[in-house]
Amino acid sequence: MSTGDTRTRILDAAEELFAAKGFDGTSIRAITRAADVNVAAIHYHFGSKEEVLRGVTDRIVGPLNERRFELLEQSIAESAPGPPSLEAVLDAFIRPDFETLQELRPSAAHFVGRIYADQTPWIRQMASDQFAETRARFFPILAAVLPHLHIEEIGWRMYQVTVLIIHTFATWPEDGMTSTDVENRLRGLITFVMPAVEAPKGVSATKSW
Amino acid sequence: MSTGDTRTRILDAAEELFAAKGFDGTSIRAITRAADVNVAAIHYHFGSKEEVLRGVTDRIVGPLNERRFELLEQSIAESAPGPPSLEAVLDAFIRPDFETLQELRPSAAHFVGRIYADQTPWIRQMASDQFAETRARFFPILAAVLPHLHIEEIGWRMYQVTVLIIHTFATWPEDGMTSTDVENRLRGLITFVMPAVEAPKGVSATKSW
DNA sequence: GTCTATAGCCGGATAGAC
DNA sequence: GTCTATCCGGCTATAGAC
Repeated sequence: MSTGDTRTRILDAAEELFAAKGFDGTSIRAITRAADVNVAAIHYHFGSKEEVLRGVTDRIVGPLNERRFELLEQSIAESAPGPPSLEAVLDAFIRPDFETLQELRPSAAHFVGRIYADQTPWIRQMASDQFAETRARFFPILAAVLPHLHIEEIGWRMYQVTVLIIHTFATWPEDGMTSTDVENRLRGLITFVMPAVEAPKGVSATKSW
Repeated sequence: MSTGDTRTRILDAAEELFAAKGFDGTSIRAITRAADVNVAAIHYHFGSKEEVLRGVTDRIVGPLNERRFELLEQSIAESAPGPPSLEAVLDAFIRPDFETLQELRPSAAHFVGRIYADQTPWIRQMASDQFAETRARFFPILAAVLPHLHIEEIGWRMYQVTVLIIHTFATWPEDGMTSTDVENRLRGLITFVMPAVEAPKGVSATKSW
């Protein structure tokens, strides 16, 4: 690994190592070896190991959220004046993850799968913050599409959906996937998840995010 | 922490630390401090950090699997001569986790949630091995209950279910739960998951476990 | 911005006395 | 079975030259 400027080389190497071994399993020195830089370079550009992780996630999540909102607006516009179907909303929710992560490196997918499943408080906090806008945009529309459910129940169910999305990336194939493979996984997940999300109200769930 | 024999004290301390900080985030020395033993004691009783993890999981998974098979046999017997309902099978599949982990320490629940979500190959292997018998016992019955689905599809869907179960434990409250809370969580999860598992055949899924 | 050198600590593992 | 002492390597972080 020795393409691009130092900062980018560090991010590339860190993404791959965090994806493969997690945050605790990755040492700064392992990153320096993979990126072919020295220890001081990392502290110069990022300040600490935590900030390297933030750097990697920011680089991935930004474009991903943009795409998500784009697809949501699109599905709202296409169904106007009525509300979009649940399937269209779920598609707008899930598809950007699959598409964006396919276009990026496979390590980006693994990274998302591993880091967003991490239960370390400050990492959870970072993930939750990055997700705030997605919640704010999707939940009102979901409430309209699922009038038989309380908003808390919708929140809990969508949280389960994200758990499955994230786990999908944790087990993403090393060598990436073809477009049709990705489409099949996406369709498979939506088929599975849609009847669960729209199931009749049952016992009340618990706080989620 | 200083009750019980040395071996048990080590397991108790390790369970709590692995639950809170994961395998990589926990050092042998942290375990020795929490268990009030010395480094050599851990190497004498277990040989290595990996073996300590195995010790902790074995202590939890054994009783859990027994209880699972017990409930499955029971639901088969109760519905005889016909096959049990999907709900009964799912209940037998999921309930033992909730019940057993409630009876044990809260740290046991967190431990399961954290370690079984770990993607490190040898840990995945250990988890998969421990799960083999459950697969072997439940899948034939599920195939009878869900005749419209291929066995691979059933396997994939049940894998998604286990992902949600494990994640439930990863976010288990620190201070345990009352029996009714546990029952509500259990019912909530089954309500959510049942329509997904029995959904009509869609696009074919991918290899799971 | 990039490097070398080093401080200062903590890690897993083992030897050998009791 | 339990303990102390110790090996040896890796770690994060920083100082200071260029």
